[in-house]
Amino acid sequence: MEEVEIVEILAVLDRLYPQAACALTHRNPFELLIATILSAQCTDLRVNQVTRELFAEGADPQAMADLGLERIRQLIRGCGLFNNKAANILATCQKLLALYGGRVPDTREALEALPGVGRKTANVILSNAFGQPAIAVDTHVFRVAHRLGLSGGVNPRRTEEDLMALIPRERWSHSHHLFIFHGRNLCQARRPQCGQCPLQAACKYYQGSLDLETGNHR
DNA sequence: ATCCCGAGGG
DNA sequence: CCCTCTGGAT
Repeated sequence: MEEVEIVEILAVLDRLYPQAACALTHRNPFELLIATILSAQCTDLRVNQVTRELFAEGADPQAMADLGLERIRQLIRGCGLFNNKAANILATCQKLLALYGGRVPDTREALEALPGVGRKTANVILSNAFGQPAIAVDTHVFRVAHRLGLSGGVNPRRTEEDLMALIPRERWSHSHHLFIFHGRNLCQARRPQCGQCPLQAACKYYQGSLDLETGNHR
């Protein structure tokens, strides 16, 4: 089996998930920040809906902070983990106002110091809103990259480095979304749909699941 | 049962 | 490293 080039893999995913190209459009840093905080344990469809409703009442950090904890909690109730997220969103808005004039900072240090913002969310903002060198690795990106043999699968931090070394920089923020969609639609954790996956020829996981005796898959 | 774009705390 | 936090969808 000859090695499949990363650009070829990305091209296949591009064709498979054209929606990923739209995932980056028309979002200011603040909206992207809040939507990303909301995204944990919650479908993107719901995140988009909840974000719309939240921003209808509080479109900037000041207006959102003015809503107060209870109102924010109500508005984002459709998302999972809303109790934590509501407190984090309020505290983050207050911190943006107190320290950064209501603007989203563009350094990793400042971003990760915001309540509810960890490395993954900071990477999304950095690469997606500010065009800075970062690849956000969540559970989907981690798993898909590991299965495709693009990363050793040691830890997310290592996967960031491996992917940045492999993928042309102009595609970093976009490939993040491609892996997300793939991880959700076909390359799921427990029941990957390998039979429908167009990346079989490139996939170490698929090839590893081949029983060499029989040629069948386990 | 398992999944959904994590983070913070012990 | 482990645990918890949410509830709806499939």
